[in-house]
Amino acid sequence: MTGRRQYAKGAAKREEILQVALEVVGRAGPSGATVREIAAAADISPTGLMHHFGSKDELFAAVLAARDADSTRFMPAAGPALDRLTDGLTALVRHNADVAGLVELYVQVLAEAMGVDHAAHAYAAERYVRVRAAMSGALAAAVAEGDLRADLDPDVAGALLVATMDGLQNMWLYDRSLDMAAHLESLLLSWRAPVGADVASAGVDT
Amino acid sequence: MTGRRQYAKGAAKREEILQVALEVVGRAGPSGATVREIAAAADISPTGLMHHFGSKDELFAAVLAARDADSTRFMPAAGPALDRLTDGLTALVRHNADVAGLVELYVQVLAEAMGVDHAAHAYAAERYVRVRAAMSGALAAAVAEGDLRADLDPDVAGALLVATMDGLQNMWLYDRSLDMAAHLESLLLSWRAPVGADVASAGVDT
DNA sequence: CCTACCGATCGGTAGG
DNA sequence: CCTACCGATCGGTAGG
Repeated sequence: MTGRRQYAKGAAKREEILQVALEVVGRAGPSGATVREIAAAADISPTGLMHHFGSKDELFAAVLAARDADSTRFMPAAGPALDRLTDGLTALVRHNADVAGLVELYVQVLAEAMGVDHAAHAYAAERYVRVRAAMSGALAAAVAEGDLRADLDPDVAGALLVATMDGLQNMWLYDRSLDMAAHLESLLLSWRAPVGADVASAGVDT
Repeated sequence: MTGRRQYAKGAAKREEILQVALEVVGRAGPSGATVREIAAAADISPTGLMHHFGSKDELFAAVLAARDADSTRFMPAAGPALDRLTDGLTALVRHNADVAGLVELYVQVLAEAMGVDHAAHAYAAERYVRVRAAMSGALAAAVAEGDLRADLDPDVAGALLVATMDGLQNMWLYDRSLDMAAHLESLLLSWRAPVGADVASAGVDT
């Protein structure tokens, strides 16, 4: 009973810290979000925070993972695969423009966690695999439905899509007037199947 | 005379430090390239190094600027614009795969210098403007030569190209088996004008 | 889970 | 008043 209550309390506190961290980072960015700052906002000591998360980098990884989990809500459940992908991704990047601090955190963690010994390395590496697979799957479905060119390689295009989204976010942090959604739509448009071509004619040479 | 010799000596030492820093960073990456490490390799004290460059971040910006200047050598001087662009960029990313530390530095500086007060901010911001303009210019030329779709917006595609290259480099740092050149070629291929279409038919709707 | 604090590192600087 | 340094060390930070 007591143990249960303590576990529940611990998990609740961890969740509370996570929500506070999401808010603080989204507002102040990773540079403004020190362990002391987040701890104070969550009504806990820096040491107490370190009890729930092993290190600052692990806290940041948890923040990004929570954001990843939340971002699935932008994906429409029904409709053609290409429409779902386009609408979902544009809604996502439009939302990202409202939480610049989180975008900044994402870009910085990706840039720093490439060493296998980095606390956020596993998160970043696994995220790449997962997101690339999701993009490639959606693109393959759109090809099967005839909305994307039949000769499009879903694996290659999936990697390009992820790379482009990452790069656009970095670019946007330097130029807030950049319309990430419009650029993303333009990319997807360039993979569209030619109009009135049920059987793809691409790749046919003379 | 004496003054001249001293100026020349200072410039020469600065250049020597820059070359040493390029080598050290390319090998050890930005995390392994401390001021003390670079200074030692250049046979100078940390303070002496700081005399030539205002700060570590300015040194890193100078390293990246030197690399940018050097990277123009991969661009072919003659030929159709699309071929020059494709060959130049693929040669560049293939070379990048040999200096992973510099790629890492590039990604990290871009991720950290978004604040206007950062020592490398001006470098990063201006680089984006310059590189985007160069890409857009090359793409516009390729459109004019009929090798890319007539309805392609060179500004949008230029931004996409830069974003994709940045994103691919970040991805490659996590997955060295990623073929950046092949992915880049695939992107450019998707913008190709339809075969046998002197007057572009894209955008024509029924 | 807190107060109090350390051990280490590193960028940058003051004096000469 | 300038350039080109060096030996020594400080101030601030951050994780823990």
